[in-house]
Amino acid sequence: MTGKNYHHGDLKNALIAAGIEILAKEGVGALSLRRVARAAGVSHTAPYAHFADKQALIAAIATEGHEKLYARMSEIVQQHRDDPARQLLEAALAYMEFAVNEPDHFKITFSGVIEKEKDYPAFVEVSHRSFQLVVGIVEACQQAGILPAGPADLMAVCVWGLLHGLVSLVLEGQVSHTILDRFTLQEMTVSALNLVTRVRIDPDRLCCDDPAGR
Amino acid sequence: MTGKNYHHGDLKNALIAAGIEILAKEGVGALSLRRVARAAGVSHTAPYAHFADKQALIAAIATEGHEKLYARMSEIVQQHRDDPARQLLEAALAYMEFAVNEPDHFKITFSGVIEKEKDYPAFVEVSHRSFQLVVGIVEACQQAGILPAGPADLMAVCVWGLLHGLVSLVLEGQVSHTILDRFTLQEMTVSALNLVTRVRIDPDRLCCDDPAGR
DNA sequence: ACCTGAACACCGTTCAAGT
DNA sequence: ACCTGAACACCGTTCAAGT
Repeated sequence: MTGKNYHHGDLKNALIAAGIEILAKEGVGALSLRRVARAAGVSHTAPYAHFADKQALIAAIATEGHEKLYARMSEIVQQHRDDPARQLLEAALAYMEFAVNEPDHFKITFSGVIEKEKDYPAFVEVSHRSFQLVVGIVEACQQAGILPAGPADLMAVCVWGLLHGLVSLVLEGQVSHTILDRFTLQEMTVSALNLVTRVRIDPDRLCCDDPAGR
Repeated sequence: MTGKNYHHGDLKNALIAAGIEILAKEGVGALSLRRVARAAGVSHTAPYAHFADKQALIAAIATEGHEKLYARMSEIVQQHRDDPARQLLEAALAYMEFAVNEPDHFKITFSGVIEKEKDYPAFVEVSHRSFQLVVGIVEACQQAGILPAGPADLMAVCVWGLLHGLVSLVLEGQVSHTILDRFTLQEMTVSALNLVTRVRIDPDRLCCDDPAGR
C-alpha cells in the first residue's frame, strides 16, 4: 500500500530507525543525513522536512536510546520490588548491556547532544525521568544501609558516573587487554559496585560485609 | 629565518600544536586536516607527508594529552611521597582540571583513537605508563587501608572509570543544572572518592572514618 | 505538507608533479 | 624529503520549484 514513499507521516520514524540501523551496522562514523535519507529511500533533502539539522536527528536517536534504557530499568525496579541491592545491580548490568550490545547507539545517546544553544525537550524529559529512577534506587539503597547517607541525587550522579566511565573506557579501547583478558565487564561492574556499596554484591547471593572488616 | 615554511622538520609538531589550538578555540567539530593545514600555513595535502591520515593526527594529539596528564600526575606523586590519600585526591583533581580547562582536547585524548586496525605505539606507551602510575597510587592506598584489598589493576580501572564517567557526563551536558548549581565538580569528585575510599577525604584535612560508623 | 534537484562551501584522500 | 594543485567522492545546508 505505502510502497516506497512516506506520505503518511512515518518518514520521521523511518529516518530514526534507519539511523539506528546504520549505527549498529556501520558505526557512528557512517551516520550522515544523506546516508540516512538514502537508506530510507528518499532524496537527501527530505529529512529537512522533519529535522532542522543533523543535530536534531541525532537528538531524536539519542532520545530513543534513553527511552529504551528507561523502559528496561523501570521493568527491573518492578521485578525486584523490595530488594534495592538487586535493583542497583540489575540496573547497572542493563546499562552495561546496552553499551556493549549497541555501542554506537549508546555513544550517541550519551554524548551526541551537546550544542548548548538548542533545546531538545523530549530528550531532556526522558533523561530526567531516567535519572529520577536511579535516584529512587539510590534512596532505597541508603535506607537499606547499602549506600552511605548523603544527598541522593549527588550520590546517584556518582554511581551513574562510575558505570558510565567504566564502560566508556572499555568501549574506547582505553582499558588494556591484559586487564580485559582477566576480567569480564560484568566482573568489573560488580567490583565497581562493591567499591561503592557497603554490601558485597554477588549476582546470585547477597551477604553483608563485615562492618569491622579490613 | 624559518619564515612561513617548515623545511626544518618541525611541521609535524606545528600541525599538532595547531590542532590543539583549534580544539581549544573552536572545538572538536572544527578539527579537520584542511583546517589544521591552513592554520599552519601549508597546503591541505602537506599533512600527509607526516601523518598517514586524519586518525594519525588525532592519535598524535591524543598522545600529547596523555603525556601532559602523566607529567602532572607524576609531579603530584613526588610532592606527596608518603600520603597516598592525598596523591589519590590531587591526581583526581588534576584529571578533572584537564577535562574542564581543555574539554575538547580531553575528549580527543580519551575517545579519539579507536579504529582497532591501526596501532599507535606512542599512544599505547604513554597510556600504559599513566595507568601504571594510577595502579601505584591505588596499591599505596590499599596498604594504608584507604582502599579495600583486591586486584590493584582492576581497582584502578574502577577508580579511573569513576572519575572519567563523572566528568564526561558533566562535559556532555548530561548532568542537570539543578545538580550543577548546588555542587561544584570538585565537590562531586570528593564525594565520589568518599564513596570509594574508607577514609573521608577533605581537601585540607584527612581524618579517619569511623570504622563501625553507619 | 511533503518531497525533489541544482547549487555552494566544505571535507578526506589520491596522484602526478615540482624543488 | 617535503610540499603543491588538480581531481574525486563524499558531506551539511539552502533554495527555488513541483505535487
